[in-house]
This record gives sequence, C-alpha cells and structure tokens, in this order.
Amino acid sequence: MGEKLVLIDGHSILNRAFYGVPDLSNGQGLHTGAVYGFLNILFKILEEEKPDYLAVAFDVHAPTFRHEIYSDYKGTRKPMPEELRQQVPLMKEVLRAMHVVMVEQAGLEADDILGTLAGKAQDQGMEVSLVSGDRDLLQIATDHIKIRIPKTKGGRTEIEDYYAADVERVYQVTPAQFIDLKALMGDTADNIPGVPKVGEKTATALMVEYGSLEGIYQHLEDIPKKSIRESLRDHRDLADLSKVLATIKTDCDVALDYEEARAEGYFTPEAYAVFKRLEFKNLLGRFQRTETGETSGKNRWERAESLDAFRAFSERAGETEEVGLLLAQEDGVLYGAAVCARLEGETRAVFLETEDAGGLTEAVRELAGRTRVATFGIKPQYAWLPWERLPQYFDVLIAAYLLNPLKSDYDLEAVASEYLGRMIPGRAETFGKARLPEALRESPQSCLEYFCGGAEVALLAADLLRERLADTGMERLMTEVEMPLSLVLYDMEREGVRVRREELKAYGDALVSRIEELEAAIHEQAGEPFNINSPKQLGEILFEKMKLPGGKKTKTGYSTAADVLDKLAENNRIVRDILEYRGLVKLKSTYADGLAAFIGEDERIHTNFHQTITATGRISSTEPNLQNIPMRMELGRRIRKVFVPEEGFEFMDADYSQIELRVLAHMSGDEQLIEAYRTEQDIHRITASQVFHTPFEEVTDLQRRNAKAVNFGIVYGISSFGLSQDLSISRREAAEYIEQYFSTYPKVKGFLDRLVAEAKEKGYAVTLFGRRRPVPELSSSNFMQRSFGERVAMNSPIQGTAADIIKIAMVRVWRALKSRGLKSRLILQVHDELVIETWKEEEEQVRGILEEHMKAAADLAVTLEVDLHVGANWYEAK
DNA sequence: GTGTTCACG
DNA sequence: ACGTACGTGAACACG
Repeated sequence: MGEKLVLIDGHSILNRAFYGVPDLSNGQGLHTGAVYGFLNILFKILEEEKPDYLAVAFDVHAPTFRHEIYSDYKGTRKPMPEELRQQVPLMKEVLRAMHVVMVEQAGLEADDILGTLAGKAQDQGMEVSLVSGDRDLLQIATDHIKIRIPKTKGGRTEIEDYYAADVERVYQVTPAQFIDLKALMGDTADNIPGVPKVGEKTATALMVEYGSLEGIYQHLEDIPKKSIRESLRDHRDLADLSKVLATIKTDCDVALDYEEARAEGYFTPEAYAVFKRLEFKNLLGRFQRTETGETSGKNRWERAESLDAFRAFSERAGETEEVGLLLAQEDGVLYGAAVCARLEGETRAVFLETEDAGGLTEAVRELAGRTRVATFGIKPQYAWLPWERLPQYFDVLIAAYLLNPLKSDYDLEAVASEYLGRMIPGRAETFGKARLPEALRESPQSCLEYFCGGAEVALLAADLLRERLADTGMERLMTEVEMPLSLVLYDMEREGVRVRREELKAYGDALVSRIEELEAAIHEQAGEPFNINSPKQLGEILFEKMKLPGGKKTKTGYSTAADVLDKLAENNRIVRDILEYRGLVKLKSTYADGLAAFIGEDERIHTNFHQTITATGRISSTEPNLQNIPMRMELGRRIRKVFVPEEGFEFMDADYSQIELRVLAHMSGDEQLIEAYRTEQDIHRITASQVFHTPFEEVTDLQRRNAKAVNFGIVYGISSFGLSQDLSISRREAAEYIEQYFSTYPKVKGFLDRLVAEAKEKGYAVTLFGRRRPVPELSSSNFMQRSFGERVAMNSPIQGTAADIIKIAMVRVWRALKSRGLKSRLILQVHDELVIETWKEEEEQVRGILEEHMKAAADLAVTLEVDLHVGANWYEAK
C-alpha cells in the first residue's frame, strides 16, 4: 500500500468541535472549547491512521459563506458565534506551533483545496483520508480517498467513513452523482438553491431512475408527478447553477509540500507553551510521553492488580491528610474504586476493578476510617461508606453547586475545568451510552483514567473549594447542612415509599372510560377527529374552524392553555370537555401510568432527590417526581391514597405553615407583619383586613382571595402585571392593591427594594444562611431581563431561606430518629413538608421530634408553625 | 431537541 | 415601548 495522507477541513472540524464540546475557557476567560475539541479529533485520527503526511485546509476569510456572492438566494446561515470566531486565530496559532501545515489560498474554498490535494495525492498512489464535518465532500470519495465525518454522539466522538462504495450504499448514488443530487435538493447552509419542491426523497428517486441531471431533463416528460415536472422545467437555470455551485474543484493551482507536511514532530516546545497557556493540561501529558518517552503524567495512575495491591496503596494513602476517592458504581452495584493521594511530592492514584465488592467495600471503609475523603457526587456512594465518618467527607459536586447554583448540573469535567483549569475526558466521552460494566470491559484504560482522574480532581479541587466556601461565607452551609443532607437524601431514596400497585392500576382504568367518552364528544362537536393533545391542532379547531374568540398568544400559534380556555368554558361545552379531558389524560399518563412504571419489586418507589439542581437551594425530585403529586383537585388528590405505609406503620405528614411569608416577616422586620403572625390567625384574612381597612370578621371571600394573591405576589417578586394576570383584573387595580399592601407593611417595601439594590451591587442574592444565587440578569440592558432579575432578587432570598430551614430541619429530624434507634423513617420532602413513615408505637416520639426540630430549625422573629397529620395513606395524612 | 401544557410548593 | 408572576419535572407533539 502507498503512503498515507490525512487532510483536514479546518473550519468545518472547528465548527463541529465548537458545538460538540462544552464551552471551556482558560483563566483569562479565553474560549478554548472548540480548539480543544479539534485537537482531540486530530489526535484520535492520528492515532488511528498513523499517516505519513498531514495538512489542514482553511478558507482565507473566516467565516466564509460558501458561494456568498449568490447569497440573494435563500442562504440564511446564522452568523458565527463570537465565542467560536475568537477561536479561529487561536486554532491557527496552535497548529503553527505544532508545525502542522496549513493550506489556504485567496479565492479558493477549503473544499476546492481539499478536492485538489486529495486528487493529486491519489494520482501519486497515495491513500487519502479527508476529515470534514461537511457531507459535500462525499462527491470526491473513491476507492483510495476516504471521507471521514466525525460525529459527537452522546459526548463520544465517532467517525463515519465513506469510500466510494459506502456513498453508493448509503445514498444510492455514486460520488459523481452526489453532485447532481445536491444540485436538485439544494442546501440552505451552503446557499445552493436547488430546485423548488424537490427534497431529499424526490431527488434520490430521480437520480436512481435517470442517473444524472442531464438524464432527468432528457426524460422530463416521463416524470409522473406534475408539480415536480413543472418545477424542474421552470427552474432549469437554478438546477444548472446549483450544479456549478455544488461541484468541488479538483484542478486548482495548489500543491502540498510533502516534506513540510510530514506527520511528525508536533510536540514542539512552542506547542507546549501554547497548550499551557490554554490550560490544556491533560494534553500536556502527550508531550512527555511522545517526546521523551519517559514515564510521567498519566503513569502516576496505575491499575491495582489485586485487592491486596489496592489495600497497600490505601494504607499509605490513609496516612496522608486527605484522599480523593471515586467509587465505580452504578445502580447500587460496586465495580471498582479509585483512590488518589499526595505521596512523595506528587499526586498518585490507583484504580481497582474487582468482582469482590465485599472485599473492596471493606478496604474502602478502612480507608475512610483513617483520613478525610474528598469525592464527587457522594450520595450514591454512601452505600459503601461508613456513615459515622460523615464529618470527614467533602463532596466537590455540592461545593461547586453552592458556589454557583446556576450551573446546576455540574459534572466532573466541568469542575475540573472551572476550578483546576484542567481538561479531562468526560463521563459521556468515556462511557458513551454504555453501562458501566460494558465500559469497564471494552475500554478499561479510559475507565482507569476517568476514575483516577476523578479521584485526583476531587482531591485537588477540595482545598480550593473549601477556601472559596470560606471566602463566601458558606462553610457552615456546606458542612452543617448540605453534606449531612446528602446522607439524609441517600437514606430517603433507599427507603422509598410503598405504593399499592393494584389500586393505582384501578385508578388509571377508571379514568379510561371517561376519557374515551370525552374524546368522542369533542370530535363530534368539532365535526372531525383530531389529536386533542396537540396544541397546534386544537388551536386550529377552536380558533379557526369554530372561530372562538381567543387570538394568538404563543410564538408558535394559538395558546390553548387552561387560563385561556377557562374564559371560553362558560359558553362552550366543547371547551369544558377539553378541559376535563386534559385533566384526566394528565392524571392517567403522568400519574397512573407514570408512577406505575417506577414501582419496584419491593412494592416501593425510590425517587431520586437532587441536591445540586435548583437555583434557589430547593431539592428536586425525578424518576419519578414525587414533589408534584396532585393535591389541589379532589380527583387527582385521590392518587395519594395509593401511597401507603408498611404494615405496622402509619404516615405522619408535617408541613410548615406559610413558611415563606414568615421568612418575609422576619427578614423585613416589619412590625405589622410580625404582629399579624403573633395572633396565629388566618394570615390572608388578616392581610385583607389591614389592606382593605375592614374589620377582621367582615372580610369578604373576595377580599381574602385578593389579599392571598398579593401575599403570593410579594414572595414571587411583585409586579402589577403578574398580579393582574393572576386575579384577572386591570393592571391599574393590581397596582393599587400593591400600593395598599406596602402602606400597610411599610418595611416590606423597603426590604424588597434593598434586596434588589444589594443584589445589583453584589451580583448575587443571598439567604439568611448565606446561600447565594447569582443574578446576572440585573445588569442586562433588556428591560424584560432586568425586570426578571429584580423579581429573582426579591424571591430567591425568601424561597432560598425557606429551603435552608427545611434542610436544617431534615438533618435534625433524621438524626433524632437515628440516634433514638427508632424504626420510623423520613421518606419524603415536598419543599415545606416532610413525610415520615412512622412505626405506630413511636407515634408520640416522632410527633415530638418533628415539632421540636422543625420549629427550632431557625430562630425567627415569628414562630415557625407546623401542621401535623397522621393517616393510613398520604391522602389521609395531608 | 424545543415548545407547550400542567402537576406541585 | 417593552410584556412575566418564583422554583421545579414529565408527557406529548412536532420538526
């Protein structure tokens, strides 16, 4: 076989990389993600192909819209994002430093350069691999020119390879015919107009039938479909022009200096310096390995060949101050563990993969018993960790979340990048969609690097994060609230909640007949069958066919949301039916069927509680979400009857009474509001009485409802628009209510103003316990964005403080249950509510624990009141 | 994947 | 003039 040449379509691959990898940036805020992604693809290709020569082609002007001079057609490609634009010169700098040959020539498209170089190389007997994200290149595939298209699927880079035969197999046309195909169907991104009405399907059929554009026009009259035939006839000029545009040139005046293009010697000192500046720290390892052939970098990560070897390392590690630990676990099964420690002036890590989970658990427990442990995502790892060592644990995931809850879903690589400036292969990159056992089998080396790297990142980031937490006043929040809470949540998930499968099934079945009845009635009234679940179709039926007043609301069409339909319900039976139908379908699909899918063999549902998701500090729940089980409507509420305690137990449900308003009373220091809570009467009625200057006993239902809405509005970050929307009143009236509210509780107004002002000044909102939420919207020049920022600045401290309080209560309640050795267990949290599956004989003790710890979780100017109920199911306990 | 709708606090 | 109440997650339709 001849020599091998790799050609790379520079802009195309950089573009792919930009959209394929997370937006990384170095310490100076320089965006580097696309460059990093490009290099990863490059190295992957080099390792796979081991070519003799390499060159990268660029268009001269970046970004060049291909065929821009014809852009009066339909070319509507989005402009290049600034973050990507900045990386083009950076990319070239990196390649120059690596002594990679770049080919660019004024007046030539990168495609044409690539086509020409590939053709010439083939003529000289070489094998060519052409790497591009652009399928246009497929037209130059031959038996010796392979087109390689990298795809990032699930974070993993996979490369599709096309020789000429592959093009035929996939597209049913030869590479040469591919040009005609493209000319027919056009390509918006490339400003190739194509023939109107001809899309991929039609174009392929035509090409298969007639073989070429020429052939199609020779047999124009044979084409059966009239519209296609006429469009082809009318747009011959477009077709011909498109063909010219779609054709990649292979005869340009450009040549490659093969001596310069030799695929070797990339790891130059200059490149080292650039990589360092860009903080591509894990790529630096390649330099040492490749250039010096020495053991370094990753060789500090080793596979432990036996449990004994792992033990031996752990023993030494256990003598240091802190270790990084990352358990390789999935779905409650332990497959291995990585330990990282500072030894002899460097960080070293070992990874053990084993089937002896018991032995490994013992070794891990031993290690955890001896020193502090930093890890990432500790919650699922508690299954193998000694709980009593909790104070020695530090979860960098939780710390990173506290430091910036907006980037909620942190992963290991994001933490590595942000806090250590280190690029590591991510979870998705390492495992793809594979389950852990498969990944361990199929790419053992990547797994070793992932887990050792993870343990190392945890260890190294922990110090930095601790420091940041101390600087930001969140140390206690971390050690006294969030870390203990992670164990509580683990335990709650493990316990789960019992659900009666048959009853749930019966509930769902009972809905079906009514749903079918309504469906038939709705179709009957509409005069035609349609998909009631499709807002699009429903909107057309209601507002076009039936001409109901409503008008547009959403960006995609008519709004059919409940508040819109409510207004029409009175006069239209179909609307009433639709609303009822919607409600029932929701109950059936989300709750009846949805929950059933999560009932385990133990008859229980084990939800996932997430601690690092919300912007305000609340917990969230998924798979399934047990924090939004119906409550407000009776029919839905009945679902709660299927949530039951185990035999001998009962449910005890404790919820805070208006915790957010009490937090507001405390934080604002408003005497009127505080006094209102001292009387322990209906707060909305008191508010109505004071705001509307009406004796308490004479407050009307309407007044109370309005006052309640205002109270909610205050907590949400009041706006006259929002309130008017909620109460269906004019904005003017809403503004009056607000004004009256503020004159009744003057300090509340001052407090909210202060929250906004402080958030503007500091850039973040803060709770009573020091939890922060950045509010970047406050500095927006956009009115909408800024207003949103102001509401967030008002709401976050209130919602967040309430979240802090219940978290504190959870930790204390859980500890009390455990320390007293009770069988009763905390199983659910719904923002202001805790559910304890209570051993009946422990009822009074549990009641005492809940009342004591929930009320005492925070010392506010008003008391924290708790409503407590006991029942044989969740319905009864609420 | 995005948008709409709706369940909860 | 702008045009939304705060915080979530799941199901479904549709491109």
